[in-house]
Amino acid sequence: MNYLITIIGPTAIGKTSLSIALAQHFRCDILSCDSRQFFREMRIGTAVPSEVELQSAPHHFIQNKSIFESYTVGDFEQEAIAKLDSLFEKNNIQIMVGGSGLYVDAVLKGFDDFPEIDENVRKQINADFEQFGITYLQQELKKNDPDYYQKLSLENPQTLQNPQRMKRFVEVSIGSGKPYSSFIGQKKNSRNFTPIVIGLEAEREVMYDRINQRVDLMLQEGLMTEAEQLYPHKALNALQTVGYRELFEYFDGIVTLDQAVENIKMNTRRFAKRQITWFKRTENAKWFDYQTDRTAIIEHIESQFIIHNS
RNA sequence: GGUAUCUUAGCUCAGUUGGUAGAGCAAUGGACUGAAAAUCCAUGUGUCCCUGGUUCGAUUCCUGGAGAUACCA
Repeated sequence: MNYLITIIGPTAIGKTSLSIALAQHFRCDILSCDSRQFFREMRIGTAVPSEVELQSAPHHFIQNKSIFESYTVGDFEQEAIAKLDSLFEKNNIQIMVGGSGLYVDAVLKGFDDFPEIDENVRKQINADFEQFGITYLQQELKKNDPDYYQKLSLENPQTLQNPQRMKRFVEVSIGSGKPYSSFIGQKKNSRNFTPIVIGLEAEREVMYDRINQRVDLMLQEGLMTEAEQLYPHKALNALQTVGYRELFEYFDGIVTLDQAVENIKMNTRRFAKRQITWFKRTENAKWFDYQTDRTAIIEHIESQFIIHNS
């Protein structure tokens, strides 16, 4: 039986140090599941583990991509599963840490297969959206995937207002010639491991203190310089990221530096809140206070091994 | 010390010709299957500074007090 110890929780709560402690204890590797730490150009603003931390345990999917590559959750799912397969050959216990809920789900649950969509389809949809607005997307979905449109308007009408989600539905439906919803629930995902999910949590106030401190630390470490170097590429998808966008606004002269820093803290808080909302739904997660002694967490993990082995 | 103005949501402020109040931001809750650190949706009870008075009724008018700001000494 293979086990994937999965550590989840909001940003700045201490996932990295817990993952390293566990990796040392179980003598295994760490698979990062963080949609921004992939990018080697973004080191300070994404709080990648330090040199010392990286040397304390083998890490994967950290700084292994460039912001100039296009990289999606689907790509990550495939690469992560392939990596896990080879890691499990050495050790049946492995660790995944991450703050990106969608990416965690991709590994634990898997996504359905969608066909490749021609880039021009997306471009055209974007252009039409710019011109005609959200109603264009709603009409296209209604036309190309009436079932899904109906389902959304009954169960999830807010999604009909969400351009990014709607563009995806429309892009798949038009690009493949089949409704988006026809691809949902097709694949029977099987994983060759049992997840043991550990969540880290803290009081809101404590969390926000830690976030503020981390942002100040990033600035001390040279976030400004890093953002300055990336500024010419600010339109890239990877740079639609808390900590960079706000500084780009400062470089553009839209806000003062103080305002930009406050905005980073505020947007990080909001990000953390969204992470909590997502992770609340994670199945079979065991939640611990961020200060919980590691031995207690290790005990819990080992008790899970026993349950699943009997 | 004197005079004037101000004190309402976490913050900045509006408002009630006397019938216990509402904007922006913040905050909170939620959605989310290839842009996800993205994107989107929803949510406004607060001793209207305190005290006494007038009134059927005061956050609103009047007395006294406290605090803030400005000016004059």
